[in-house]
Amino acid sequence: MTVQEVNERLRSSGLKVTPQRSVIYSMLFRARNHPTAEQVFDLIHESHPSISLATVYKTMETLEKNGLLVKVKTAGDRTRYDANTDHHNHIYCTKTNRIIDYEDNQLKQMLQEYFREKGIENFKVNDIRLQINGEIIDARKGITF
Amino acid sequence: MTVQEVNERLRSSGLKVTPQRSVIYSMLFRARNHPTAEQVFDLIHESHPSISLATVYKTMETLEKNGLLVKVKTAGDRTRYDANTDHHNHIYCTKTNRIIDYEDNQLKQMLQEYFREKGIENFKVNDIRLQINGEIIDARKGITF
DNA sequence: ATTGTTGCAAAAGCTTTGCACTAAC
DNA sequence: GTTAGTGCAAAGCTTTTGCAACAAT
Repeated sequence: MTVQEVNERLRSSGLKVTPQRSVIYSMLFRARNHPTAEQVFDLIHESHPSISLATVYKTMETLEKNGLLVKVKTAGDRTRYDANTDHHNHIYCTKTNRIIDYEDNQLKQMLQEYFREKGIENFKVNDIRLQINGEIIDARKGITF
Repeated sequence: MTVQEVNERLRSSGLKVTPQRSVIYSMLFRARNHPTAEQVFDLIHESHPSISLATVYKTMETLEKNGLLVKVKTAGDRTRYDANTDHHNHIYCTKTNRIIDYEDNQLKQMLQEYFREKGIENFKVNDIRLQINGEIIDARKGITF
């Protein structure tokens, strides 16, 4: 994701393009680990010491309201943000506290099919997301699918 | 869930049985809507005005540590608690903010089977939970399965 | 020029903690 | 009697807000 693309996304959401927003939004694409507002602040602070924590909070809030970010919560955790707003699931490692995105079209289709057939009375299903809890076996290795 | 059963559960977790714990834990079974600590406080305050908010927080924490409650989080929300610690999924109504438990053994088996076959490299899956987002169609009616 | 955004500091809101008192075992 | 739990008030953290200065359109 280039800076141009980031700015284009901001613009097409009707938001003014400020350096702060570019930096913060770009960082959220680079950081794959669903950071909190404070983590984003720390990550950008060295290269952009004038950007305040309040601005990070406000920016994340604005981006979320405009559908450019998704809030993520896991029990006992602070608010974390995900720049991947497409339908996807989360793998949560209870040992390392990491959240890893997990996309699986076969699974998605299977679930859509299941709920289309079965349905839930008096309820319109918009979106189904899985939280897969477990443990990374070898922390030195990554997770591959 | 009777008071006797509630107390028995506390006892078998090695916890002392106090009136505060009985009241709070019982209320969490009666309130089917995954309340916050403050909501529990409000619910019991009329009948038990001497129980403090701090005690409610401490008690919920203790119950959670002993596996009698599960913390629930949904984006943008406060910590909510669920006295149903069995494997189950949550239906989240974006219109009314309600969380409804959803148990479905057929679905559970289908997912277990799916991940047993497919697996995730370098990851041990312990538990899979769905969050089903959508809208209650007629708020006057309940949700039935 | 107008409108929206930033940074600061202060406030708000939720949750935790220290400690003396009390109750359960 | 011993150990653990409660209530209060205070503190701690995360997040939000008011407002004046500033920047983007």
